[in-house]
Amino acid sequence: MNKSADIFVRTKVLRKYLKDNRLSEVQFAEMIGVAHSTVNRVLNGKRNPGSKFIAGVLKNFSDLNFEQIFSYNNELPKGKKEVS
Amino acid sequence: MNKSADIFVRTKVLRKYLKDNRLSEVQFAEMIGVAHSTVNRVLNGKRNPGSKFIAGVLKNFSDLNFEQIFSYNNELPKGKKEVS
DNA sequence: TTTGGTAATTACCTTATGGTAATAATTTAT
DNA sequence: ATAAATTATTACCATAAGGTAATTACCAAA
Repeated sequence: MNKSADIFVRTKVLRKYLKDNRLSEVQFAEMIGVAHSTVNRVLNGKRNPGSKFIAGVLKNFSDLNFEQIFSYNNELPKGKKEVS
Repeated sequence: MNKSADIFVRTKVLRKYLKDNRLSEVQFAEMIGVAHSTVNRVLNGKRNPGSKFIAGVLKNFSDLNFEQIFSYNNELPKGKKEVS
């Protein structure tokens, strides 16, 4: 089936952001409201960000918008037709 | 622990959008690349949208932005400090 | 160099999201 | 009214995200 619809993190961008703002993974994790293990795994590509991660980032970092930090495959799912 | 960090769907908004565009749950599901059961459960508040759902919407409905369809609690997680 | 502290990584488990497929409800033709 | 589509709902299961807590790596001070 359609295997291409997940959200990814632009790890390089996020890593740079953390560095520039002198934030450790632990600090960042606390700020966005997830465990530091979650942040670590996402940064290392072992997990994709879930809705909790995404919400935490958008909620607490108003200087970051979705497209800056996140990405997704741009393939269309099977039956997609343009709307309206 | 911090139980407040998930993403919700503005079901009324989404329902109206589907109605206005004459899209059934099945059609919408196909367009965003998830099962129709997923759409149904999200619309009925029985599930929150996961990253797949969110990605599907943002990807395929460029006329919708994140804040229009989704929301999240605006409480700050425990150790949150404003950055820079 | 060892002690203490911070940061990063990972094994193990829990839980929530997503798919399948069957069922129910609703609508449209005939 | 009833058969045939279409649409919506849900039980059941698979899997991926998230938490806990232990372990490892790193680094500074004495």
